[in-house]
Amino acid sequence: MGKQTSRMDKIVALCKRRGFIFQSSEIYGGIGGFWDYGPLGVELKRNLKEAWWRDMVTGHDDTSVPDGAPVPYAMVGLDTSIVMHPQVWKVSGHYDMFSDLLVDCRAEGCKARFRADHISNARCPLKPSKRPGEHEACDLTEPREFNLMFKTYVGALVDPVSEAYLRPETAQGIFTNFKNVLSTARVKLPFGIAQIGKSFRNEITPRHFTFRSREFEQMEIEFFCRSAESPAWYAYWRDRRHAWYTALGLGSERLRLRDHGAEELSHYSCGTADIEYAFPFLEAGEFGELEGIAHRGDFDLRSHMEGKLVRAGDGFEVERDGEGRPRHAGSGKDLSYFDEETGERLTPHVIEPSAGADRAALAFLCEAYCEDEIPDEKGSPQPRVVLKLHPRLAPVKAAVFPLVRKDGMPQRAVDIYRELKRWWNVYYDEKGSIGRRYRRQDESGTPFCITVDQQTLNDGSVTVRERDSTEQTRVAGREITAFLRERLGYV
RNA sequence: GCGGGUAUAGCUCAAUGGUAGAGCACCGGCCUUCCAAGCCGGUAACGCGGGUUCGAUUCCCGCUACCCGCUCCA
Repeated sequence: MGKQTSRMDKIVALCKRRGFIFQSSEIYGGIGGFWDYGPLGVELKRNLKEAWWRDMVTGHDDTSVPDGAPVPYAMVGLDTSIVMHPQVWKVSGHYDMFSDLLVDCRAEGCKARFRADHISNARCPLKPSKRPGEHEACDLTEPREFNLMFKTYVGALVDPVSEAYLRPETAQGIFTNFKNVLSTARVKLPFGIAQIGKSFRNEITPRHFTFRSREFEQMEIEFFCRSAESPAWYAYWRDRRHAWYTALGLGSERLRLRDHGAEELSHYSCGTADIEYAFPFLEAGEFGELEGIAHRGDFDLRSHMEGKLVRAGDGFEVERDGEGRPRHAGSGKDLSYFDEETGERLTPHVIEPSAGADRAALAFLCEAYCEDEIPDEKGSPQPRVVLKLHPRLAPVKAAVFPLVRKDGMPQRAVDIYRELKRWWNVYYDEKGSIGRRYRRQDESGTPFCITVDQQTLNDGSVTVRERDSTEQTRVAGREITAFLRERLGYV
C-alpha cells in the first residue's frame, strides 16, 4: 500500500475521529473481531435498523399488492433469545459443521488441515502420497476443537450438560416460533416474520474493519409461502431488497445483485442471491456480501419436526446413525400449516432475506465518504470531507448555529434548536467560526445547517445550508419545521 | 492457523540508552456578520508483559491489536 493513505484508511480514521466506530476494549489493547459504535455511529445504525423495520414490517401494507409481489401478504416481527436450546443447533446443521476437531500440519510446504475423525482416510499433500503423519516431515498438532459457535454454560455450574451456544444466526428463533406466530398473529400464507438481533460467529480471521466481526447484528426475514409460489416470491424479495439499498443511497455501480452458482449453495439452500458492495478494502472488481436472499425450501421447518436433514438426490432425508435413529432428533412437534384454500396440510417453503446491519452501515459510510472542494472567502478552493448520507440515515438531521455569539443570536438559535429537538436529533453549536462549524457537520453527515443571523433578528427568517451543495436558502421562522420535514422525508 | 509489515497525543509525523517535540484537531478566553482566519492560554502519547542495563520509548524476547498475502468464510 505504501505511504499513501488509502481511501479505506481515511474512512476508518473518520469513523474514529468523529465517533462512529471504535475498537472494542481499546484501552486494554483491543480484542479482534469486536467493535463499538460511538455517539454518531449508534445513531447511524439505529436509523438503518429503524428504516429496515419501518419499510419491511410496520410500514408494510397487507391490504394491497406491493409492486412486484404476486399477492398481498402480512409481515410481523419477533425478538427471540440469543441463547437457545442446544438441540436447535444440532438440528439446524450448525453444530456438525461448526465444531470439528481439526489437526494442522506445521511442516514447511505442507500446512494442511485435516478433520481429526477423517485423518485415517486423508492423504498428506506431500509426495509420495501417504496418510498424514507418516512422512518424515509431518508435524501434526494435537486434535484441536475449532468451535465456530461461541460456547457458554447455562446456569452457574460448568458442566457438559449445561453447554449452550450463542446463536450464529437469528433465523432459528423464527423457525422455532413458527407455531406460536401462526396461532397468535392471525396470519395466513404467504406471510413474513422479521427479526433484528445480534449473532455470533467465531471467525477464524476477522478482517476488514467491521466487515467480518465475531459479534454482529442481523436483519432477517423468513418469508413463508406455498412451495409452488416460492420461485415468484424469491424473485420478489431479491428485487425488493436490492431496491431498498438503492433507495437509501447505495445506487452506484458499486452495488450489485449476484446469483449464486450451484456449487456455492449452502447445505439447506436451493437458490441464493447476494446483494454485494464493492468495499474500498477489496481489490478492484471484488465485492463483499451485504445480504443473502436464500431459497431455503422446507428444510428448516422439516428439520425441526423430523431431525437434522441431509441431501438425498434432489431432496433431503433425515440423517441416521448406525442404529437407524436420527443423528440429531427434531422436536417431534407438528410445524405444518393447514391450507384452508385447498383443505390440505403442507410445510411452507421459506425465502430468507438475511442482511448484515453492520455491513450495511459500513457500506453506507463508504459510499457516503466524499472529498471535494468548496471556495473560501477569497474564492480559492479548499478541501472538504463530507459524508453524503441519506437524510434517513444521517445521525444528526440538522444543526442550529448563531452566526456570531452576540446581539442575542444565540438565544434565538437555542429557541429554534429546542423546537426542532421535539422532532429530530438536532445539534446546537455556537463555538468558533461559522465555516468551521459547517465543516464539522459535513464530516458528521448532517444534511442541514440552520443559521441565525442579523436578518433573523429583524424578520425571524434563517438560512438553511444544504450539506452536499453548500447552497443556502432563506426560510421564514415559522416554516423551518415544515421545511425540514419536507426535505428530510420519511425519518 | 501460516508468512510479511506496523505500533509515540484524537490525527499526521519527529527526536532520544538518561522518561519525549511539532502541526492539525480538541477545550477555555479574546476576536469574528456565512464556509477549517488570527491572538493568548490549556488538556493530551511512547500498545501490553518480560529480559539486558545503574537507567529502556529506544536493544532483545513474548503477547495483543491493526494492515497485506495465504487459509477459512456455515
